[in-house]
Amino acid sequence: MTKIQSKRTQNVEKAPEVDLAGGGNPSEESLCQNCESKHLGLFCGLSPEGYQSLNSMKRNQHYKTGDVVFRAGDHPQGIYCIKSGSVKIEAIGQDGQAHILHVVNSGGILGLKASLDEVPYEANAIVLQPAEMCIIHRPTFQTLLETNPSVAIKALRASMLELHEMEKRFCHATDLTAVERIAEALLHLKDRFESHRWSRREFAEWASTTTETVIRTLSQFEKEGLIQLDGRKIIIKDRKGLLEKAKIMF
Amino acid sequence: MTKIQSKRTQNVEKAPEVDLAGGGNPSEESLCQNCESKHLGLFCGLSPEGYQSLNSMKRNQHYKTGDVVFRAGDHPQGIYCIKSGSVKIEAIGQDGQAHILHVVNSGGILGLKASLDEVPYEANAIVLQPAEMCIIHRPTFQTLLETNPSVAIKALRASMLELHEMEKRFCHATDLTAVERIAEALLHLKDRFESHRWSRREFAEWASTTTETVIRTLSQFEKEGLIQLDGRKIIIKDRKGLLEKAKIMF
DNA sequence: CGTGTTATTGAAGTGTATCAAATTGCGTGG
DNA sequence: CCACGCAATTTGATACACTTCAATAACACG
Repeated sequence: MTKIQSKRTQNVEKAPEVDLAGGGNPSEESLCQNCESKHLGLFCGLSPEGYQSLNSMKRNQHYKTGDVVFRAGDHPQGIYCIKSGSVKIEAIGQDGQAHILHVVNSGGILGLKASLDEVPYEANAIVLQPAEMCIIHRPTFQTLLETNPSVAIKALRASMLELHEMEKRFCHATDLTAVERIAEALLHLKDRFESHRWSRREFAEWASTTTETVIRTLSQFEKEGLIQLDGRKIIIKDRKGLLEKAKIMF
Repeated sequence: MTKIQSKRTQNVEKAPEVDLAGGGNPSEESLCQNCESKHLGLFCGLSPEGYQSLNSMKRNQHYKTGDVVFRAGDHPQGIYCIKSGSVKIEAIGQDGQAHILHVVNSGGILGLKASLDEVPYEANAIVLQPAEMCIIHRPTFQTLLETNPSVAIKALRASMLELHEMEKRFCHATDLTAVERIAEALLHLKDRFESHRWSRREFAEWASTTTETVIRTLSQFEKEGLIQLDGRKIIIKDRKGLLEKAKIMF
């Protein structure tokens, strides 16, 4: 049973708006050294030459909610450096079941593994919040890595952090009940990515459960006074109570 | 309910045999440039100075099956570079449930995240097969990373590979049935780490299920002619059949 | 305003965990 | 070397959390 993509969310093939192509004379605000999320990412503290090669080889693009940055199977263009907005990385199992693996925002990087190994992307990247991001092509990034140990080290630390997060979620997938995972999802996703209106389905795809179970659990949480449901909106009323539900020790 | 460590397996506090302490004049075969697993690890193609500092600052140690290299919560000494043998990394949930996160052997590295971030180890490292490994202290490794981009890049690639493995297992934990995960575990663990006699419990800890389910599934597999059970030993008879069971596409 | 998508509720089925108790296998000490 | 004892394995019975399927209601967007 293959997943049928809805018409509504399918604003795929329309190429996102391109700011400027490589080689030109970039406008002041699109320079990497002036990037608003520079301090968050891999490229803070780069040498002037580093920034120069970065600027000359990147492409600045705008995406809106629902846009597909890349799909599993696509050949990697390079890495995507997120200036603003947020993007979800989702894997689709052979039964069509989707899993949200990560949510990345300002300062984050997409497509690192695929670019390093020159293998196709292994998951889909979908825009949650309108985003501006730069594409840095593989060879440029390769050079940058080889000449700036700090970039490689920052990438390493980021990737080890993601690994650890994944290990935790892997354990939770069997140690915790669905109710506990949903409480955790609620806190985690609404905390870190507040601007996005998460759907029941997305909560399910994050918490490794079904939409129905999320719905039933949410209404149970409401009865217990932990949250308040206003149509599709979810308001957290009792953060501490949810933390206990999620079995997250303080 | 805390996990009770058995007496039999508890050869913990006995400090493993130390080959030589730092600063001395290492014997020829303990030099990193002569290490039998050098080509597998992070340190191939290091400069002569790199090897020199590596040699002067490392400690060579022998471990036997069941030895605890480190425990979750321990303060990191540095990274462990595995010359021979194999080690499992296991996380223990608050309910005492153990999960085997990784199995690492020759050329692999342990304790990278803890050393980089100077935070306590987050999991236990237990020796499966008699191992020889070198401890490289944090400052030495830090310097090595900062001066040898190739080391950082190799570490990055290794960590991205582990991340991807973890993502797959995370998805499988909910997409696949216990039977499918056990078939996968059987193939994966017996293929890659054949020298170790895996227990039913270890299969369970890898496949995110219980010992009882592993046992029942194994005897089912035997009835189907996929494996043969000889006491505690498991012999794979029909690899292809197991692959199909594991839903691993070829 | 209609159409497709999300959310909601209900009923039914089942894969696996859990608990308990017996048996086998194996390392260690006497 | 053998017997003892602990741990690993095995088998059975029971329970239930969660998925699955189905059908309706509410919403949002063009």
